[in-house]
Amino acid sequence: MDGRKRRILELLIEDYVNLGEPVGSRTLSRKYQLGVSPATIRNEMADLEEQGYLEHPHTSSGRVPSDKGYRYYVDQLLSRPGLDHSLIEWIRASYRAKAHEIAWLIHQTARLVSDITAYPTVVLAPRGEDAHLADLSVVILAPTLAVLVVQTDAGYVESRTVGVPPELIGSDLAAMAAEISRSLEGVPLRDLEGEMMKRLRRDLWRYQGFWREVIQRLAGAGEDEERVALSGTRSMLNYPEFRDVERLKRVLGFLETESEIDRLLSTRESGQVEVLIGTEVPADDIQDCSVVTAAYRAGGQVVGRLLVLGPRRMQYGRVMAVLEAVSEELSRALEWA
Amino acid sequence: MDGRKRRILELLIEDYVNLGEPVGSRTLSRKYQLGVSPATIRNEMADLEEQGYLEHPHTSSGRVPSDKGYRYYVDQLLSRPGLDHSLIEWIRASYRAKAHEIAWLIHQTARLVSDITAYPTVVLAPRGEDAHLADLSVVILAPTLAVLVVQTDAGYVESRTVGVPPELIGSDLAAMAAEISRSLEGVPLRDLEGEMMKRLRRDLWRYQGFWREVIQRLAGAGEDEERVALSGTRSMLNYPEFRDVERLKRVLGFLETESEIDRLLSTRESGQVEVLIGTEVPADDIQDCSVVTAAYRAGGQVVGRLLVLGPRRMQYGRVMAVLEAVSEELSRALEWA
DNA sequence: ATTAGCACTCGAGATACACGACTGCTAATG
DNA sequence: CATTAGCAGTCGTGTATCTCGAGTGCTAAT
Repeated sequence: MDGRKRRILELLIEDYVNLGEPVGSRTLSRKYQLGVSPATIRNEMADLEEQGYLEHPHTSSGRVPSDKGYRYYVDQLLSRPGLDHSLIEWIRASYRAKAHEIAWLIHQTARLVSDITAYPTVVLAPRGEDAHLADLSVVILAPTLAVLVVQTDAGYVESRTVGVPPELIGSDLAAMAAEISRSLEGVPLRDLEGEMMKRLRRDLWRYQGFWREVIQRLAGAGEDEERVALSGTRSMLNYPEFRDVERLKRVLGFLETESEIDRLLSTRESGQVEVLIGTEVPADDIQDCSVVTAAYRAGGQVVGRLLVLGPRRMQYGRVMAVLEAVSEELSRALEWA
Repeated sequence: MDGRKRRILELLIEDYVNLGEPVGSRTLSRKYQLGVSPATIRNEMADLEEQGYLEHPHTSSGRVPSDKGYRYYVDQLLSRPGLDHSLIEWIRASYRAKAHEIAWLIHQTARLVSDITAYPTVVLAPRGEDAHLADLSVVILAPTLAVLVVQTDAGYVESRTVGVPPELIGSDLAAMAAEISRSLEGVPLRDLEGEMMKRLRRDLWRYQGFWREVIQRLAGAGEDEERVALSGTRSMLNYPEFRDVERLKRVLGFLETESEIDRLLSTRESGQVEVLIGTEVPADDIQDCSVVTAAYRAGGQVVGRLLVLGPRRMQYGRVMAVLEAVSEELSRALEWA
């Protein structure tokens, strides 16, 4: 693979990514100053095809990059573009002073990334149960209504409103919460329910029904909690590869299925930005797409990932740069624990 | 409009709603026991067309209901089907013990309705600023981190995490919040910022910068708050009328544009379930669709609306019944203030 | 008032054809 | 020996034409 071949592959991929139509030798020589004739380019392209970097939709059309071609491009040729300064500022600003609950943070992140990249984006939230209890407080709003606030060491806060059952009205919920908070600090949310029964002082036992329910809900055990946020599906309609309604349905079905997303993302080990191209994607429904994923952290640990999906012909460099910046900011937003 | 015409119109609409293809006289007489020949039906259909209830896509095809035809059907012929008991139970269960924040309630409602009806659904949240402050509390989680909880008379609770600025660390935020809460009770959130400056005791003034920001965020003035929740857009792909990608884009664009939704919904005065068919819809982008909307209440007042969008050929009866049930449950869920 | 019969209309799908983009190959060139 | 010009060959796309069939509207008979 000499310099000229690399140059041709690079130009061809970039042209195809931008315009979406198979690229011929003539186009290439006309548009870019390569200093050689179309015939030479044809020869090079034939070589590149033989080596598996290019494909031929049919005899009389231009070439299209193969998965292998894209892979080579991403690994060897890609110049990671620096992001616009105003863009970075936008990303930062989106996280500034927005220490919402985790669910909103996830949501906003999905929206931010899909807005910037114009590709559909999924963000997978941390497993709440992996975090450890840091603090539990109660705010009593009315005799029958309270808000419970839990903080974890994973750097986020959840709150839930709860109705106060008749037998507890007027009792000192705040003190009980403080008591529970003290004695269960550091326990993983997952084990909270079990530990509570063991460690709790006797005099709280008669309220165990209430507290148990509270804790179940705080731990997000309620199956109503969504662990994935999806945004930007509409942008798919802009790409000719999704003109086919059946394909659209398949891909959308994948993106909306939490278990599929979970399976795909939770097997990625690396904390780096990763790219999966076409058949490299371990999910049948989207083998004709590419995905770029990145991890985000809380307390030094990888706690969740985000994913951008696009046609194989996607703007790898830009998406990678955006994901890198966003995952960093998101991690930082989760850091102030 | 005699009985037989009504019967024919009814059957034709129902057949068309179910199958989506123009209905001919032969089909009608074959499928349903009308006791007359296709020729008779043809004559009746010609009359119905002349009166504007039916349309003819082209000479040699069956008939299709016109907007006027659907309107007559909805107003005069529709038998509102009772909902399945299990379905009602599902709806109730969705709201039971889920006194989340308003944003989640909206979200869940959109999801619930789109799941049940298989049409895309939008829910418009109450204007936070119209509500009056009922209570403001603080939970201090760490020296630099607090959660503020606000309750309004409109029956819901919002909480926000805030970083505590250095100069306030260690001060009695809870007492200040209680003070603010006492003196500003009953003030509309919209005016909170202004009123705060007037009514606050002098010794809180030096922290006004902080509290002002807090109040701005609680009032939802932060433009990051989404007032609409959209769910179920994927179901559009199942209807042949949305096979056309351009049309899909147009409709989706409408549904995702908050200002459009706001304009459409906020002009509906009635608290009843309302149906708008085709050109009756006051929005150019979706004149070839129908919408069904309903209001929901909090504290006796209409505070928001929900909207189901579908092809003109939609299951009006069922959607109306679902919206009625859901809006009632949602109102009830907002009632525990 | 209803119905049978029939000529007519018009869209959908199939077939055929011309056009053009691009290739691969061969032979000429510096 | 790499490069290039020239040209025949391939194949998808767009256009025109045709057939088929569902469904109508009209007329005349019941």
